[in-house]
Formats: sequence, C-alpha cells, structure tokens
Amino acid sequence: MSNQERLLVEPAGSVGCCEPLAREPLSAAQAVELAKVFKAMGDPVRLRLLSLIASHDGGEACVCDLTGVFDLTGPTISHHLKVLREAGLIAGERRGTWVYYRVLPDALRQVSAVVSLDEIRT
Amino acid sequence: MSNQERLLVEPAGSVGCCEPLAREPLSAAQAVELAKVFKAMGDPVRLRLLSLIASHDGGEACVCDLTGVFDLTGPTISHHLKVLREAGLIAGERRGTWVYYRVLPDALRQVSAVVSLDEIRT
DNA sequence: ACCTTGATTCGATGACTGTCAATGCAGAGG
DNA sequence: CCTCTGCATTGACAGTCATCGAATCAAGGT
Repeated sequence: MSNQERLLVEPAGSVGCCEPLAREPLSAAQAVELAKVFKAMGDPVRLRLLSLIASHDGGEACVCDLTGVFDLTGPTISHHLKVLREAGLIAGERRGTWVYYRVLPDALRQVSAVVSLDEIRT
Repeated sequence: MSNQERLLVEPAGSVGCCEPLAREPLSAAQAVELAKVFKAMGDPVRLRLLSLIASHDGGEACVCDLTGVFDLTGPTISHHLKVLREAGLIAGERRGTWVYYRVLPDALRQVSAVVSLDEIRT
C-alpha cells in the first residue's frame, strides 16, 4: 500500500469504554486510550480544525478550505490533521485532486459519555 | 498571602463559550481557552485523578487517597493536580492536615456542550 | 521548641510537540 | 511524457512537559 493511501484507514485504538468519569474510577488502560483523544483536542488549532470541518456544509471540508484560515504553513496543518486522524476524530478521503475530511461522531460521543455529569455526587 | 493558600483560588480563565463544535467554527480566542481544558485532560494520570476524585465517596478525595494509586512520586501527583486546578477542573481545600479535592462541574459541562452532536450534519 | 506527616514548590533532565523549509507523491491537463 | 497544483512526509530546531530528588511549608502531636 502506498504511503498516501494510509489516510483512509488509521482507525485509532478504539476505546471500549465509557462510563462517566464520576461513576467509577477509570482503568489505566481506558485512561491511556481516552487521553489520546483529549490530547488531540488539546490544541487551539486542532480544535478549530475540528470545528471548521464539523460545521462545514455537507459535514466535510477540503484541506484547501482549512489552510487559508490559519497563519500556518501547509505542512503544519497537515500535521494537525494527522493527529486528529490518529485519534479517531476525523477521517480523510481523496477525491480527485482534493482531500476531504469529515468528523467521526463516535469519538465525540465517547468524550460526551465520559464527561457526563449524570452521576456527579454533590 | 502565603504560597500554600493559593490552592483555594486559581479560578482559570473561564471560557464564556460553548456552542457545539459543529454549529459554527470556534473563534481563535474560544479555541485557546477550550484547548486548556482538553490539554489538562489529555494525560492518562490526570484523567484517572479526575475520575478518582469524581467517583470518590462524598464527591471529594484527599490527596493521600490518590498518591497510592499510581506508581509516581508525591511531587508528580501534586503537579498533575495543579494542572487540573489551573484548568478549572478541580478545586482543593485544606482541612487540618489533609487537602481535599473536588470536581468543578462547570468545566465538564463546558466540554459536554462543545462536543455535543446535536448539530452534526450527516 | 522539636519532630513527624502530608502536601507543595524548586531545579534539573530526558522526552515530546508545534512549527517550518525541503522534499516526495498523486492526479489533472497539456 | 512532462509539468503544475494539492497535499503528505521528512528532518531539524526551539519550546514545552512529565518526572524525579531535594528543599520548603503547614498542621499536629510530643
């Protein structure tokens, strides 16, 4: 498989988890997997990229729609997209000349489930 | 004010935000503030600390309840607690000899609102 | 006063991260 | 085939981070 085809896959370790944080302590393994997702979202540029993709018409955005928004070079945007991809937050697909990214809702659902406050003891 | 009293305050920049990611693109300023919270949660140890505190009886845990769980030194745990504190995720209070931490639900609510999937275009 | 225990702060160090310039690869169109 | 454009990867560098040992602080007990 060529180097460039790889953006289609990379599903990222897929956490089997997701009790709310407050229900019972996270296992070490769950924490490691979850932390990857939070870490990927722990950068302003990546958060905005995610937001730009998610809010774009059709639920997907071409890389060319994203690079102009930031005062950053192409390689840097590409790097951030890769981090989001490896965290399972987005997936990319090449169509002709352009590469389109879309948000994978499962990863966000996971985060949502973990930070759920249903079980917070007050 | 003494150095040790400071754990009572440190409220952390307080994001005024929170449209779902998918509704409209995050502003640069919103992204910077939000990223601080996600970055704080982007470490396995800190995620487990948060979970241990949130799930502990009474909704709060003494530092002495936390240090034994990890294969890490006291100073390191203290460092991670400080990061969580500065992100506005937890607050600490000294009672006699011990310091008790509890989760601040507002920060989690913020995260929850941002990752909300209500507006995902499919 | 002194010592003990719990927790934070300081200083150092090795590892990781964000960024860019240079290079490489895939499609589209001469 | 060649070239041009869009995007990804590589390599390098500066800055940040996680971790520890040592020192410090706070509160209680002797």
